[in-house]
Amino acid sequence: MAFSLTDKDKEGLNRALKGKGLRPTKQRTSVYEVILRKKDHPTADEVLVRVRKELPTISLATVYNCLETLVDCGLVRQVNFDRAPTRFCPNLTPHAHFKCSRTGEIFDLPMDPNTVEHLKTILPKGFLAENFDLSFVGSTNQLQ
Amino acid sequence: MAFSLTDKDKEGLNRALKGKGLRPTKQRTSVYEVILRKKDHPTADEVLVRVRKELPTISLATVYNCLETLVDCGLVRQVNFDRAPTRFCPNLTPHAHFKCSRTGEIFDLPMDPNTVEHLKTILPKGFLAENFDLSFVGSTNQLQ
DNA sequence: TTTATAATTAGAATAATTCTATTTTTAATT
DNA sequence: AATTAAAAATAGAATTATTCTAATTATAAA
Repeated sequence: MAFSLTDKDKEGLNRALKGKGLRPTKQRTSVYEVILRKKDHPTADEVLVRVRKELPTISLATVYNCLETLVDCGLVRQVNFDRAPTRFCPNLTPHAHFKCSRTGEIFDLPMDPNTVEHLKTILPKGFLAENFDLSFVGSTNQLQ
Repeated sequence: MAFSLTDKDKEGLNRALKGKGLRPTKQRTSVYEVILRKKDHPTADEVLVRVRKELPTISLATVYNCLETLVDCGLVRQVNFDRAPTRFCPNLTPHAHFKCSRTGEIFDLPMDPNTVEHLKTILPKGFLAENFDLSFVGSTNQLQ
């Protein structure tokens, strides 16, 4: 339980933090660990609950700070559906999100490079996209 | 100034409201008029300011209520970029949104049916999308 | 080991939105 | 036209996710 980041992930985190002149604290490491361990798009509140199993005194403000840091480092992505609480996602490959309106569950939908390219064709001349966000809401039968 | 809905738009609004058993009040009409008049994705606050030129005593709660009603009737769409205040858009044709990170301006990007179809190919078996949302953040040179 | 800086913390503040309770309006019916 | 029941509008309080503030603690460099 204590510490489940692989050496590779731990090194990736430390390198990313160092690259921004930031320190690898136990809070940041633990938040990153939680996000990587269970790939279910938790909210900041849910991250707090999980991290407290490891660091019982960590505060919600720190969880927000750590998540923001991880997002700034490009290690974690934010997922927003309308005005529901922001969720966090460690999947850095190109993908969309699908929210089941029945269960609330959020799924990652991989996107191949071809589809990503096709998307960019809707950008007019002079529009340069830094990032995009594609999300679906609907229902699903299939257990994933 | 007084009343700028075309007969067609007015009729569309009244029909949509009637279809849901709702009344065509002057507040609803005025909010719809404001949304249609200037196609710039205003927030609820901005709608309030504009509607008050016509109905000086309308409250923010009513603006929220009216906007929600219009969204439920399918006459207006919500636009969210991360956790910024929700914006409202009367463009019902398939399109994406582009937010200029320099100016904050939001542009509609039309999507042809072909692109929409292509998007749906990323849905796995058993996933039925009721709607989707595609948004870009980036920068633009071009004056639109 | 000192020291400067960065990070964490608790709790207050903020801001968009929703809720509640009351008043007003609407439209159907007498 | 007057009555009435339901719907809508209103003011302001409540909610909630998030950010801010000020104080404490931890880190890493010198």
